[in-house]
Amino acid sequence: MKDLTKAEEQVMQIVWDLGEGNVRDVVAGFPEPKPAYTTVATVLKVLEKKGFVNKTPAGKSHLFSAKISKEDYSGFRVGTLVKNYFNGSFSKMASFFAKDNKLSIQELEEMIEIAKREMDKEK
Amino acid sequence: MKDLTKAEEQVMQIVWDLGEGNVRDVVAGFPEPKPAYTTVATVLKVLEKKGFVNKTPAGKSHLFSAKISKEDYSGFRVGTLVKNYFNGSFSKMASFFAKDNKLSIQELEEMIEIAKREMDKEK
DNA sequence: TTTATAGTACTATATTTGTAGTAGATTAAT
DNA sequence: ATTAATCTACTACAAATATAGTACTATAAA
Repeated sequence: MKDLTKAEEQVMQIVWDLGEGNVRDVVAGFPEPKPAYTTVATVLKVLEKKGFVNKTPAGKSHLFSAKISKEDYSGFRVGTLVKNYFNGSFSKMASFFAKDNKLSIQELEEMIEIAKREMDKEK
Repeated sequence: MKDLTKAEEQVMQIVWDLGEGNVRDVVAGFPEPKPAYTTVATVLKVLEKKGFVNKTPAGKSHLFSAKISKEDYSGFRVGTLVKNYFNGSFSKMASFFAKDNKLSIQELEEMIEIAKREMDKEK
């Protein structure tokens, strides 16, 4: 899977939120100052070539939708990060994050729940 | 904190490993095909300007060392990722990662340990 | 003290990314 | 069918990134 550049990532975030939409919709999804219509169109074309979005004809225009889900892409990103910065160990990352960012009790409880559930599954 | 480009990140990884070294040492840290000496020197200069490395005179050359630790940078990266892709929730990321990457029992146990320890601390 | 070696600064160039205009195509309303 | 509006394809250009050469400097050895 390819990496997204900053501009591409911003567009993808909007596409993921939208689910489906044309260029105009994506532009509308930007905060001010919104980029030019054609700029977004260009980025979408790149994303299509990279395999991140689908483009389907719809009336007089096209509809774009995510081909690679946000989940798949984030999984890829987390994986890379864990590999490059935490020696491939997710718990090392968790440990670090816990220390540094002061996770809430609730978050910690959730993590325990998640871990236990997974352990049961693996049995 | 600024983001690192790919080339910069590669150099930083080597600097983090080295602890301290001159340009030649950093070049040596690269796998084949090694980049040109001057290429590495240029990247190091950029990293110095970005505040990622220190440069101290040492004999006839300079020694470079990390100014921003690997831990700090990874924390920053994880934070961004959690914010942009998991709604700011680390447990959401953990949940996702657990599902997808089949963490080992050992990793899961470690996570539980970590979480419990942190919870005690917060009391 | 000349020469060889290693280092840095400055500069250069190719590639990638970011941004957007223009011209032509398509559709919808008159 | 003509016009107005919207859309896309193609092209262009500026900025950032990646890579490296050249010339000058400093040191160490002969």
